[in-house]
Amino acid sequence: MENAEYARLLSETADLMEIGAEDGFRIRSYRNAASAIESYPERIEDILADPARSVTDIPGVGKGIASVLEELRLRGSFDRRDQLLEKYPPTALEMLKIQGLGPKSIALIIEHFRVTTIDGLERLCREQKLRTLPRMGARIEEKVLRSIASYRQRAGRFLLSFASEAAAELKQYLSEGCRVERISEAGSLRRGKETVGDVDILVTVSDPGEVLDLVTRHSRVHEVLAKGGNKASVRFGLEGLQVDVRALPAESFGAAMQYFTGSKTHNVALRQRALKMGYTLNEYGLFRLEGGGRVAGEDEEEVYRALGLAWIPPELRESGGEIEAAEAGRLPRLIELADIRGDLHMHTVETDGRASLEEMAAQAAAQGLEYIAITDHSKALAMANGLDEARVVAFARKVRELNRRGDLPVRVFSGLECDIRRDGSMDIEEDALAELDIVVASVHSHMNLEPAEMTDRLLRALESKSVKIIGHPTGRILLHRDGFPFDFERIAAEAGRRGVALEINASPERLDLHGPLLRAAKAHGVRFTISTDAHHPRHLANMIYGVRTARRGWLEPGDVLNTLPAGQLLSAMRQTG
DNA sequence: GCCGTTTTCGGCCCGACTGTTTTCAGTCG
Ligand SMILES: Nc1nc2c(ncn2[C@H]2C[C@H](O)[C@@H](COP(=O)(O)OP(=O)(O)OP(=O)(O)O)O2)c(=O)[nH]1
Ligand SMILES: [Mg+2]
Ligand SMILES: [Mg+2]
Ligand SMILES: [Zn+2]
Repeated sequence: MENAEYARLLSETADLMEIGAEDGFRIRSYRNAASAIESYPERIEDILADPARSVTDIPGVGKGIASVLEELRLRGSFDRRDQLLEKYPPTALEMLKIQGLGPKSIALIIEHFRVTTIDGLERLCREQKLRTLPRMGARIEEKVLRSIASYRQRAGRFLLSFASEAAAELKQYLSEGCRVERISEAGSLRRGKETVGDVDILVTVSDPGEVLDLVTRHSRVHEVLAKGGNKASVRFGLEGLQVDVRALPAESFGAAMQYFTGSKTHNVALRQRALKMGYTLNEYGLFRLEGGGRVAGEDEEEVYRALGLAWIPPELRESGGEIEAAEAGRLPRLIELADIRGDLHMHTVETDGRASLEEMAAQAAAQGLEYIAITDHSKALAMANGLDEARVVAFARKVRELNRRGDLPVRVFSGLECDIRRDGSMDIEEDALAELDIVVASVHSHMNLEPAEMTDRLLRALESKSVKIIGHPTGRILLHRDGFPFDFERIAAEAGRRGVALEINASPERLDLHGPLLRAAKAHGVRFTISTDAHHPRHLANMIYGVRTARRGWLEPGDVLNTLPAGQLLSAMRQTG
């Protein structure tokens, strides 16, 4: 069982516990443990199997959850979950996804009507039976029917890139349509999370009504979920993206940004800290508990400072030790887009790219890059017309010639994205690889191996002398498939030892490696590259998403090889000789 | 169920919107 599965079972059990009206703090503990496990870089299964290790070393996992995990490993479920499932069938969990319907209502519905499915719920509303329950009326029946309709449209999470574009469009619309003082994206979008559940936008205005009216009147807003004097929630665009707009007075901008950026657990931790220091923190400001005097609020940095903390970059606000680091003055100096000097993974018309080497080079120069590596596919990707040995050698020669002539606008490194075969060997002979400046080795096939087999495969790939970088190391495709399971710590340790870089693939549907794995790998001394894997010149602009992801992994410029000048790059990589 | 410059027991963030209520519970951010 993979960590995502352990996390799902804990989190679903928390949902069932909530329907069962169990203690809210215990439920929170289950949720916290679930999210800790979901982002934990090591396989829970491996830790459980090792008598020298304990899962209680994971923050948020104590004795209770540890025994739950052990039971899960042995039989795939645990007592408390089984008991809850006797009372509430698994379909009850689906009912929770209907917006506006929470655990209390669902418990009532199940108790009174024995209805446990969305279809059954829909019938109750149509037959006007919901209103017979306490505190339920006709309006709620209508609202639930609307929620069921949008649930069936399947708006789940969205790629960061998609949401960023929607947010930019909305910010412009609001700025042009009324007098906003300040406007900023917030929530998971500001934290640079790879996928976001909605778009959160904060505005400071003197007249909130004006901006909230404007949002709900946007031509692409087709449903208003809620609207009051301070905030509005709408569904936007064909995809049904939810947009939350929060309006506040200018003197609260900093506290509001802090609140609305989250994450939720970061907020809770910060607010607890405030209480211990004799303050209370909300989106309006930081106030003294005694007397209620305001201590901070206009500026976000000021809020953190008043709590004895350095300002914490949004990407770090995930309850991963950032508050302790801010207190100790040990926050990293995070990498920025301006630190990036080159892009080391891209394709051309030689394989499945859409532009020539020259066109890619021209666009790279236009973006201010000093160098690129062209890394087309190898022959295993026959559909993409991958390069064989002869073409690899010819390509290396061509690039040497192009650079010698010096009429390219950036330095071009000869490269290859070489397939890692099922047994871990390279798809191209070592002699040919040695002709190239940079070899990115990637898995594109046989991704359903057993974890141990996949680990051995990657270990063998690391042995190949010409391999400088492992491309998109986990193989995940956001919103479609999880990465393939393997012993990441072991691979990271070996990559660190051999000086093989691990890639942060900046393609918006990959963002692989990502935050938690980056931190774990950095602890093993691994260095990284951030590359776009561009198949078209416009994809080179995706670099920013890779940088945001690197920041979520606490990376500094020195951790990332393509912050180096062209002349220092190759010597900083694994030495073949 | 977790956790600890105040604690190994006793706390655990705080506010907006909705619908139904005659003073607030439920849900969501
Ligand atoms: N203090 C506090 N703040 C919260 C709570 N729930 C949400 N927030 C804040 C922090 C969140 O980042 C912010 C936006 O809420 P969202 O539900 O949109 O979450 P977020 O954007 O973090 O993740 P998402 O990708 O949208 O699922 O509001 C809460 O229970 N307490
Ligand atoms: Mg959000
Ligand atoms: Mg939101
Ligand atoms: Zn690839």
